[in-house]
Amino acid sequence: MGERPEPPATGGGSEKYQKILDAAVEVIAERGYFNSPVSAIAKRAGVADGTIYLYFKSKDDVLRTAIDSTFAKFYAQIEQRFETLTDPREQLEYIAEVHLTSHQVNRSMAVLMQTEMRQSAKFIAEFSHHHLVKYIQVVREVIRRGQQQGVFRQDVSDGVVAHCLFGAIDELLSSAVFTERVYDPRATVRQVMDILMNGIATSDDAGDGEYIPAS
Amino acid sequence: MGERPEPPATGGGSEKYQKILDAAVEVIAERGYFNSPVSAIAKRAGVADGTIYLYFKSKDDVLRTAIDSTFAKFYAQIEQRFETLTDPREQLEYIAEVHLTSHQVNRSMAVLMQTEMRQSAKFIAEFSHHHLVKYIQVVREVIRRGQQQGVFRQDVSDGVVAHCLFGAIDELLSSAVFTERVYDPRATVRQVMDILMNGIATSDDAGDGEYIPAS
Amino acid sequence: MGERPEPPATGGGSEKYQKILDAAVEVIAERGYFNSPVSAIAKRAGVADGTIYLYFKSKDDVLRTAIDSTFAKFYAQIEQRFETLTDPREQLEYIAEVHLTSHQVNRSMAVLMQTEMRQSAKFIAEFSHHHLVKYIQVVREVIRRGQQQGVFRQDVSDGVVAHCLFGAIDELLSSAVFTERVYDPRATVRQVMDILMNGIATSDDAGDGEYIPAS
Amino acid sequence: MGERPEPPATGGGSEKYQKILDAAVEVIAERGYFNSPVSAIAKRAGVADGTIYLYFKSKDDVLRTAIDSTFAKFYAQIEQRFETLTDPREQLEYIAEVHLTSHQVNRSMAVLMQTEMRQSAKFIAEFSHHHLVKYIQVVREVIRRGQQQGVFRQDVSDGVVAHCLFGAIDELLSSAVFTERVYDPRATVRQVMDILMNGIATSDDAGDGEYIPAS
DNA sequence: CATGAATGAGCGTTCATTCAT
DNA sequence: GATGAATGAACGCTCATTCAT
Repeated sequence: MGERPEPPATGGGSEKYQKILDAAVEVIAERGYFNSPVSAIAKRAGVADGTIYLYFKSKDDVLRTAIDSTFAKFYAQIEQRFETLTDPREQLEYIAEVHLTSHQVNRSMAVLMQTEMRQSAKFIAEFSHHHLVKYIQVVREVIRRGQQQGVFRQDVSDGVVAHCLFGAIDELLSSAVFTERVYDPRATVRQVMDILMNGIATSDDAGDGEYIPAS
Repeated sequence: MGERPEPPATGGGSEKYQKILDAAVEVIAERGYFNSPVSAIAKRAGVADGTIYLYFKSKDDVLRTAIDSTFAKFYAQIEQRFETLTDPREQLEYIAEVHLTSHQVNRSMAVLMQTEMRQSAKFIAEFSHHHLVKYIQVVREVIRRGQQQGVFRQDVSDGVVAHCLFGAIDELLSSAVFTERVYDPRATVRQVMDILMNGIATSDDAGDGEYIPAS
Repeated sequence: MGERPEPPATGGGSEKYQKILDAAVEVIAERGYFNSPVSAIAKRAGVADGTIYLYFKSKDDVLRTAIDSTFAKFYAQIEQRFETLTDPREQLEYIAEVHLTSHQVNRSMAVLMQTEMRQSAKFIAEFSHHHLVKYIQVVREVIRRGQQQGVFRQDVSDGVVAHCLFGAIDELLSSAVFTERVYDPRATVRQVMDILMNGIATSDDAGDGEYIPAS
Repeated sequence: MGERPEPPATGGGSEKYQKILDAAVEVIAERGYFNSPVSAIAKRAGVADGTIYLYFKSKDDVLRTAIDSTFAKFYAQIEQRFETLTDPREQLEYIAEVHLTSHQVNRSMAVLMQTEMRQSAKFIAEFSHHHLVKYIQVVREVIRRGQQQGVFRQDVSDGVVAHCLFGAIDELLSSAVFTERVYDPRATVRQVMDILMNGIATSDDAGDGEYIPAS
């Protein structure tokens, strides 16, 4: 008791395990974690309520596992691509694109990320936070490398930039997910990168006219 | 039936009404809406369970009211300041500052905004969404005015910029709220504005070297 | 504590006392005792919730008092009429008429008699029963007198006859109260009395053909 | 949502389903519907509170089901007997007997019929009324057939007669149920039928002396 | 006398979890 | 392994009653 039940692993990746995860993501995305009885998840997955407890420790565990595995895939994808894609600007763009495109792969999962992952301060502190921290760290490293290579300004904090990029993309994703509006993620990423790289100030008044925020 | 109970309003702005709201925000920020029994809110507020229903229609109503009034105050503050602050860049900066500083006024409320307001797709669709939409609209108008005045580039979408600014600030707020790290919000806003205005690309390679995202 | 609060009796029959009783009867008739909050009764009566407890010991006490007083009036009316109306058949008819006409005097009270007075076996045993018993006793006495006078058959139980008459009238009242159908109570009483007096069997086959229920 | 839960029906007529129904009837008969917490019914049935909701949609549903099934059995019994019992007088007698004897089969159910079925005008209008209407209809048809056959007088309303019979029997049942007195239902029915058929007026004064109710 | 804000016990119902089959 | 009937703690909410004003 207390241990994650070792997925029965019926020599084949255990299809039920995955069915339950998928069903949980779908149902929770639709109705919210606390309005999704385990029985509803079981029904969607086509298994008995009790079966879920053969594969997961608790209802909570299902949600955590779903989120964990999504992040794992995300980082694996990034990592692999970075083996051949080394330009910092292109790396940022790649991350942004994967992030923003994610809901086209699995809209339910995207919804879930925008909602249930933020369940409560406690949940975030104990669980979600480290996923986001890792995201930020990855971006920061890219930024820092860009700064070292001289392609990014060195007078801005890599942390602030990382948060800005993540926040911007995540907000656009959120907007896309909760709105009817369909738009082109590729083009959007390009715009975001343009803004991030070049800013929105007109360079007409360049030289002395640069905007300098009030102190 | 179905109406908000007329707060008993014992002449004086009803101290209990506010006590309950504050307690609810605190408790919900700590434990999440669904893990916060009405009894816990009542206890924190120093009233009996039933008393909450003299002032609010339901548990849900308490949360909604808290969020509504926070947004109302936010917009009122912006609106008032805009009467004398008309420069688009300064307006953006002001919004960012108020947004980012909000947790110093009421950290619990900031936590709640980062969590409960995004709880469940349904809740967002029915309730939270219009608050965020209004925020974006306000920012978009500022951007558009800046574009007309020629201080902002006209080849970027005002919507995308608005989402980027909101997302960036909100993410920084989120990070501040869920981290021990204390930092200077003023300085952070200045950095964000700098990035938004000028971008992070080094201008050394200006002329031809501008970053152009892959098509 | 435990004593019926002596109605304040502001030297005038205390209008509020009566207002509360009337309001209670109305509200309870509409929604049922257990679905009628004291607050609803108070509102209808135009008094504060707490005021009810100045005149009555409890919510229950209001209902009991209303029923008690209705029965008291009923018996007083009967008793008075009997001073001059002495023919047993006419006495029965008078009782039936008052009973059946009661809902035209106060429909709410009639509804309440048909519903709340039967609340539960416990309520009936402890409270309602003796009212009904008295009704039956009054009728039985009339029957017995009629038997002594030779106008009623002596080979039928006065108790059974009394219950039959009460039951028949009460059921007709119930039907009248819960149905749209409007009908003439006077004519109905006449029919019931005709049936009770003469039966419904045709006398054609009189002599030997009388219906004799199977043993 | 809103549907009666499919009783788990563990092959065998579902003993728990019946246990719950019986317990509910017992408890509600003793204390009244609104004074019978679901927990009390569950306890009496020997199941957990939640189990009741595996078999019934709500507390209300338990009561309705109990009443419905009692009426269904009643009508089925009548219908079957009428296949071979065709004499109108005997049919009336049969109905009366089944009705009056019902409490010997299940006293609690009889109590419940005398109390809860008449609880609150709203409940009656929406639910109970049609059961009683059907009863009256059945009796009316018998009366009408008797009138056609010439065994019942044709100058009395079949509706009034039906209500009288039902009311009389029901009141006798009520009296039997709420009184210690034990009596012979068979004999009582015979008396009621005698009264209904022949009336209680003495025929001595037949010819001119017939009671004619005042106009 | 009258008020009505406040109380808190008690209710109907849900649902995560267990376990006999 | 898989089932799903059963559990019972926990929750949101109501309302009879009290009492300070």
